[in-house]
This record gives sequence, C-alpha cells and structure tokens, in this order.
Amino acid sequence: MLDKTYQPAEIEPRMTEKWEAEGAFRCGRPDRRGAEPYTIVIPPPNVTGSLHMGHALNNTLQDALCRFERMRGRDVLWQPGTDHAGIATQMVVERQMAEHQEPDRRAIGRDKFLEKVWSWKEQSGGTIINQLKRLGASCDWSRERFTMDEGLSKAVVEVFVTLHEQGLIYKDKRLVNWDPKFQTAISDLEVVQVEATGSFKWDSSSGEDLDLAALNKLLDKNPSGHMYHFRYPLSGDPTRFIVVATTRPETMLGDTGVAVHPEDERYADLVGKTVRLPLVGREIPIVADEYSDPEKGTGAVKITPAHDFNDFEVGKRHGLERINILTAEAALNDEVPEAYRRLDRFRARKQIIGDLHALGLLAKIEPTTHTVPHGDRSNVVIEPWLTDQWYVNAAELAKDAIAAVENGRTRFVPENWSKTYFEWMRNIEPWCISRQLWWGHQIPAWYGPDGHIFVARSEAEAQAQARVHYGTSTAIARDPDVLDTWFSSALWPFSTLGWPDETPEVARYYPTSVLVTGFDIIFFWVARMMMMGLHFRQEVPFKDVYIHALVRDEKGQKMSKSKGNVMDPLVMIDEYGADALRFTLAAMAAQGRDIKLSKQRVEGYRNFATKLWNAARFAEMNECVRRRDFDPRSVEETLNRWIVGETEKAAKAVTAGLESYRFNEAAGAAYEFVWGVFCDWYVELSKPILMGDDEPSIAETRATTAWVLDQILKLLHPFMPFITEELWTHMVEHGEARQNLLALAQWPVLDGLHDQKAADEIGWVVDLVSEIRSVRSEMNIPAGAKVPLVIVGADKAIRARTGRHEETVQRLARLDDITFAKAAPKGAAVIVAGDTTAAIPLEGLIDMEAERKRLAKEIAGAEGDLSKMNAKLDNPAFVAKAKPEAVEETKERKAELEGIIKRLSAALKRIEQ
RNA sequence: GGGCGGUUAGCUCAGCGGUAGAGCACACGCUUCACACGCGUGGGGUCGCAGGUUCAAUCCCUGCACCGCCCACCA
Repeated sequence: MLDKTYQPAEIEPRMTEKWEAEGAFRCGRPDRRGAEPYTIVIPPPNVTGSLHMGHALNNTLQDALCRFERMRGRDVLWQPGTDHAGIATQMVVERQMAEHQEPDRRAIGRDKFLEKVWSWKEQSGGTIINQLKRLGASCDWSRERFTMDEGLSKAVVEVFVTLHEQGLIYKDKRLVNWDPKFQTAISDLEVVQVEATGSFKWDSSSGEDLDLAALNKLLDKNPSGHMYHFRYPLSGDPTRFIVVATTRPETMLGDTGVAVHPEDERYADLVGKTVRLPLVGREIPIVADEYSDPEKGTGAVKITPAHDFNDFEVGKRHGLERINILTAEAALNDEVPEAYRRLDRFRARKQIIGDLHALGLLAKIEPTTHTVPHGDRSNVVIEPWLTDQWYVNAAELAKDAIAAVENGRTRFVPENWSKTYFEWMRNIEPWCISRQLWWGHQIPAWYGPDGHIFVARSEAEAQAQARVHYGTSTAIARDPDVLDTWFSSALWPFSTLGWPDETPEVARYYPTSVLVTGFDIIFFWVARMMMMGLHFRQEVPFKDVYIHALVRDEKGQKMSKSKGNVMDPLVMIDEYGADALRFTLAAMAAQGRDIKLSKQRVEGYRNFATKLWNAARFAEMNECVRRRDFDPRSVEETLNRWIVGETEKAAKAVTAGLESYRFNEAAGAAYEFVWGVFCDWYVELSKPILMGDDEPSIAETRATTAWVLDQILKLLHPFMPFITEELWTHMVEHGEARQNLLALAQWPVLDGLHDQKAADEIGWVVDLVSEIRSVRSEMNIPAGAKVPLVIVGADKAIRARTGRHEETVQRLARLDDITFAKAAPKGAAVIVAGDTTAAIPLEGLIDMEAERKRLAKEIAGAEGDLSKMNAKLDNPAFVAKAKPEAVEETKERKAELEGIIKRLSAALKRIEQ
C-alpha cells in the first residue's frame, strides 16, 4: 500500500541503490549486446567543484536523453568523470594551506605540494560525483575517469608528442597574457575585459595646480580609467615636444619609439628624428606607421614593444628594441632607472605621474572609459609579457573542424550557434598551452645543457634522443611547465574510452552521439574537442552539439561563486526532491533563452509529483492491476478507447520533443497529459464505472487505468526517475510485484489507438460538464446543491449519448436528475455545449437578471467571433487564395457560432418576454 | 566596431502565418469517497514602436527604440 504522501528524501536513496545493484547504467549490458550504442560524455566538472544550478541543468538534460534512449533499447554509455582544473584546484589547495598557516608551495617544493593536491583530491574530489548521483544522473559510474588518470595522461603525452612531430606544437617567444598573481601564462580565452572609468580631470594649460594627493587616492581605489598626456622633448631641441597619450604611464619606462601616421602633416617633419625619453634618458626614434591613428589621442603614440600587443607589431616593423621592464610579479625590474626598481606596477604608475609633473612634462589628465584585461580566475590585471611558451597551431587544426560543421557531420542545436563557432574558428590564434603551474600534465619536453629540446613519450626516450644528438649520454632536464587544463579536456571523448589503445570501447562508442553543454564553453572546449577528435580519430567527436541556456539568478545575472548569487540545487533537492528540480529545469529549457530560476516554479512541479503519486494511489485503491495480455487496441468502453488514444498522442509528443531536444515541449506534453487529461478527466470519468456493477467494464477499466499509468511512468521517467521507478515497483501485475526496472523498460511506441468517435463523445461529455459547472459558478448556485438538468430539443443521437453518460454527467456536474424537453422551462439558466442545449430550471434560485446579463455577454462574444469569420468569408481574395483547409475551417467555425448564437438568443428571448 | 538574442497577462516564461497559452500570483466558491502540494469557476494581454510583404501577421521582411550577452578594439 502506498503511503499517503510522497517522500522524496526516503525514496531517492533507495532507487539510487537499486539502479546501482542492478548495474542498470552499465554500458554493454548483455541485454543490449546487439543494440546500437548511444554515447554521451559528461562535461567533466572540476574536481574542486560542487554542484551548481548550471550542472543541474546540464546533467538533467543529458540524463533525460540517456534514460530515453536506454528505454528505447540503445546500449547507452554516459561517460562520467572529473577534470583536474589546473589553476582552480591549485588555487583551492594553496588557499587552504594559507588558511592553515602552512608554508607556501614554493617553500615545500613541487613534489610535496603535488602530494598535498592529490590527497586533497582523494578526500574531496568525490563530492561532485555524489551530488550528481543525488540528481539521479544515470552515468556508468563504473567507468568514472579523471583527466590526470594514468590512461588519460598517456593520451595527453601521445597527443603532445604527435602534434610536435607534425610541427603543430612548437615553442615560441612572443607576448603572452601573463597573470602576475598565479605567475603563469594564460590563453586569450582566460582573459576577461573589465571596464574602467575614471573621474579626475586636469589640464596644465588651465593654470590650475595638480592635486596629486587627490589623484593618488583615486588611483589607490582604481588604478585605471584615466588618460595621461606626456610631453616627450625632442632630442637636440628640448624646447620642442611631441605629446603622447597613455592609460598606462608606467610602461613609458619601456618605450623604444614614438609612432605617428605617415600622412599626418602635424608630425611630418619629425619622422626620423628622435626624442629623449624622460626619466630614462634613452634616445628613441619617431617612426611613421599606419597603426597610429591621427584621430585618437594626440595622433602620436608611444611604443612599448615588450608590453603591448600592438606595439609589439609596430616594433617588429621598425626594428625597435624590446625592453622588458617587469618581473613575474609585475613589479619593475632592473631595466628601469634605480628609483623605480622593485616598485609594484601601480605604485610606479603614481610615481611616474608625479615625477613627470615635477619636470613639467605632464600635459593633461582626463577621465576615460576603457577596458582592462583581467585573469578570469585571479581577477588581477593581466600583463602582456614576453616569454617562451608552447603553442598549438590552432589555425591548421581548425580547418577540418570548420569543414565538419559546414558539411553537417556535426550539427549545432540550436543551429545558430554554429555561427559563433565559425566566427571564432575562422579567426583563431595560436593556442598557448603551457602554464607555469605545478598541478597538471607536465610537458613531455626535456632540455639539454645547450637548450636543445627533446620531446618524447618518456624520460628514457628523451635521454636516448639526447645520447644520439650529443653523441654521448648527457644530462637533460624536464620542462617544469604543465599543460592548459583544456588540453586534456580536448581529448575527453576518446581518452576516456581508452585511447591511444585501440580498445573495443573506442571502436564502439566513438564518435559520441551528442554533446550537451552551455554556450560559454564553445570556444574553450567544444572547438578544441572538434580539432583533436578529427585530427586523431579522423572522425567528429559528436554528431550533435546541444547548446542549452545559462541558468541565471532572479536578476538575470550569471550565477557564480564569486558573485555569491548561487542557488544551491542540493538545497532544492532537499526541500522539494530531485524529481521536482529536474522537471523544473527540463520544463524551462526552451531553446535559445536564459533560464531565470524561481523557487515557486520548483514548488509547482513538486506538486505535480504529488499529483502523480496520488493518481497511483487511486489506481491502487481501485485494484487497477495490469493484465499481462492487455491490448490497448481491444478495449471497448468509449472512455477507455478515448484514453488509450490520448495516451498515444502524449507518447508521440514526448517522444518528438526528446528527439528534437525540445525538452520543454516534451515535459510540457507529459505534464498536460498527466494532470489535465488523465487526472482531471479520465480518473473522474472512470469512477462511475469502477463503482458500478458492470463487471466486464470494471475489469477493462481497471486494466486500462493500470496500462495508462504504466505509460505515464515511462514517459515521465526521463524527467522524474525516482518517483516513477518507485511507483513502477508498486504497479503490480497479476497480483505480483514487478521485478524489472523501469529504467530498463521499453519506451512506449504506440500507434493506431486513436478513435475519433470516442474522442468526439468524451469531448462532448467534457464540454457539457464544463459548461454546467461554469454556469453554476457564475449563477452562484451553491457548490453543494444538486440541481436538475433539462436537455432541450434533443435528437435521437443526443438522447442516446446522454443516456450512455447520464451517471457521469450527473456526478461531475452535481446534478440530481436529467430529463428531456422540447423547450427550456421558464426561469432557467441555459447552456450550449456543441450541438446540445441544456437548461437548469431553478426559478427563484437563480437571479434572472444575472442570467440575462450572462447570456448577453456570451452572445456578444460569439457574435464578435462570428463577424470575424464573416469578414473573412466575404473577402473574395480569402476564398480564392487561402488554403482550402483554412476556408473550410472558417466555414465550420461560422456554422458553429451561428448555432450557439441562435440557441443562446432563444434563451435570452424567453427571459425578456 | 562586428555578431547573437530579447521586448507576449501582475511576475517568470512558452508559442511563431489563419479562434492569444502555461506556471505562479490574484478573485470567488468548495471537508465532491486519489490528492488542500487539492477541486471547481473567473478576472487580466491593442503580443515594444513605425513601415512593408501576404487573402490573412504576435509570428515573415525593413527600420527604430530600449534591454542582455559574445567577440574585437581602446594612445
């Protein structure tokens, strides 16, 4: 016997255990041996992570697909695992060490530090996996992988070495985005632009004093947001100046040139001359370069080739010196005059402004709005810094990856995301893959004493290479750097399957069926998997890429830990159950829009779960036991013929929704069927039969109810796995508890169950009952009062139909009697439902004035609609050009409205007489 | 500067060529034998603005306004 209420907290862990015990989610189960595989690789969450709403959405959708396909008989592999998340993890552990007042990583050394990270990973790395299980994720947990597993690390080395051999990975000295907090290079994608606006204004020509103290105070809060104009004196004529503008004063110490536009007449005579760089004393040339924009600033631009991406290029064109003036911590180094050495960049900024002002070389300060690059993890200002790093020739690898989407081998859903993908891929820059971190895959490169590089699959191999190269065995040292986390993530679709070994899993489950992810990692991850998958497997990593919305907070902001606006899915699960949360996310996952999640919505779907639970209780209480030989095609009761047809419709809608990644439509169709059709009507309409004495009808209705509930449980299972699995075991068959799992049951494939006659007849009952209820409510007939009903002017067919559903209509509309008459009695409320006119003759009980108004309003409404129909039909162009179905529909609607108006008008006339 | 998306009921959002929908909220009435996490009924929208295409436009096209996001640039 089912409990009175549904208790998710009690049921969920039991179901998880049950699935686990049965190995329900294992791929390659014996019963699926000949089946077509269906593969999804999970976007591996960071080991440091805990489940946030984005994960909840992402995994709910993947799980819905996996459960759906599993029930459709596919051999499903949902490959789980976690990502080592280089910077993020190293940051967490370092922060923890600091909190415990332990010595920092440099103090304890690389090996000790890595030991600590590993032990931290062992301890808390499983958190998110357990949270995914709580969500109900049907991953093949026996195959869990970690990006730094031995096997996956082997794949990383293999890919690195191969790409290096092919010339697609190389080492280069160029400007990189340098993160002074973590003291590592980062890729372009890890840089976020943050807008800065200043407020300080000063102009030397105004004659006012510069309030340096005020400026410095401002700069302490926000060092950016101002444009400074400096006077650089011309060599040989210190009374003449060229004025340059900059938002980063401290970089002037590294200036090695000034550029003006070749056609800028203001400066034409200065090109080829030099200026004496203030504070430094260096003679630097004035060059003509198109990069300089006469419209911007003063038209003359200072060139700092070692600290600005554009200046780097200008410098290259004119052979300007590159002077690196910064340390790894972004303090000034020994290349600058003594006074500035060791100063932090922002302190140096203030210092230089002051010093230039003292020399009378500061012309102007104006507030400006500009963007400043920040590290996405560190949140500190990024410095362009000249270093040696490893790069991937992404442009080369992108060729096949672009083609694969162009020719549809991989398809984005919704389709327009392919534009975003193309846009980035067609303008791709070399990918900087080395990181000056410790946690990650150490680069398999070794250096000889003269700096010669040996890239190899192992140290022994590198040594062998060195021996050949030097002719004698020579000491080599490994590159201390590790690879960008996304390098290993890029291999995830095949590295998790055992590659580089040619395992049976690679052969069977690659390429994967679909990748489900958010648009924020199209560049980071999707693009790179495409490149690597195609290069190493000559096959796309996934056929579809389903891009879902981002879950935002109620203000529409991206939820993030740093913003502190996260809504914890686990709290929601505790409060409302995993099924309710999942259903909410699926129901809101319409394509192409962000999801603003509200608690109320989750509560609403929790109520839905309860509704389902109680429908099952109803079935149980009425002994609705499924018959093994039950064939929905053979039911005879009109009501049952109707509901099996409706079930087919619902099954088709849910199936179509899931097949096309329209999760909201699938969930919505299931919801409407369960609540709006099955509970609201079928259950109510079945009560007279179940409580009657027609044994064959009772038996058929019980069996039908049980069958429909079975279909409902199946249709809802992808969204609400826990409650449906639990109820499934309660749906007995032949008095025996069910043995098989719903998770492995067969998805409903229904056809040929629609019966138009049954649909019309039940539709009539529903209309009639609804109309009576409406009139009762509007006429303020007490809800408890039973009233008689008179069917007016009924023909044979209506009489027969009424006879067949008399009891039902009486019960649902709270009637005590149904009779027939030629005309409506006096003082009655009149109802029109389809072709049927009925009256509630309660003279005295109802207010005839109110009834007159009600009828008048209904007539007016119908006449409004009718005139629209007439206008259409009177338009010759409509009749001539519109689709015949549209014309036909309009005519039918017109006739229907005319009938309603006629009968309502007759009723109104009687009152007015 | 380039690109993408949004503007529909009080709120959050579906719909996207032919009678405007849901959930929540609101109002009224209900111990109707599964369910008050419920049942019944109802109010509430000139579908951002202006043009155009079409027999017909919330839906397609163009322009505009505002909002959001992505990319690039920023002396």
